Amino acid sequence: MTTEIIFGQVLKKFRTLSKLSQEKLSQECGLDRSYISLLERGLRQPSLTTILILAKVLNTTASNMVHDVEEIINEDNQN
Amino acid sequence: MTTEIIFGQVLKKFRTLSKLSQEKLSQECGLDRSYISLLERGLRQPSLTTILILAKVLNTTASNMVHDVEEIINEDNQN
DNA sequence: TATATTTGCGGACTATAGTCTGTAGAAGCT
DNA sequence: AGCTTCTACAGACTATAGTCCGCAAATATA
Repeated sequence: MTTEIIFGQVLKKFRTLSKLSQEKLSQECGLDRSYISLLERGLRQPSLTTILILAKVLNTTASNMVHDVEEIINEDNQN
Repeated sequence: MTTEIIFGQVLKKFRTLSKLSQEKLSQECGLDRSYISLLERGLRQPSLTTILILAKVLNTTASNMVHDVEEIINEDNQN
């Protein structure tokens, strides 16, 4: 499990929780829709500012999203 | 205050707290020394995996570092 | 079943993350 | 003062973040 894949999972979780489509999300955060798709599929990893922007639109914090990522990494390291 | 500048401050804080030189830090996390310098001076922003790598060497978590960044952003938005 | 919405995915592109190498100057130590 | 360690900074480079089109297929909704 790469961090790209894990972040993709976390992003998708928060987005569906916010009941936003990839397109709506991309519009509200000023990022490209195809890039949101790449992120969710684990084909790109975000920069810090991208995480901050996404978190704001998704009604959470960047540190919270990163914390979720780290939890999955730690779970993964058990096995 | 850009997020680059703010992250630079946070990185330098954790590095000096760990009593590591930029060179030692760069060696231990497999990043280039000149890049650490760029980060601390706010001339680059890190990707997610770079934050995770730095955090591990600096005996903290990525979410903790990002949390510090967000605190400074919020303080800054008061003014 | 039709159709509207959503997402995957392609290629080609620009901006920037991150490397590599070297030099000059700052700061600490004797 | 001299020596050592550390950091700023420059230039040139490679890898990848992020954009901008478009189209086909999946999924939801009427």
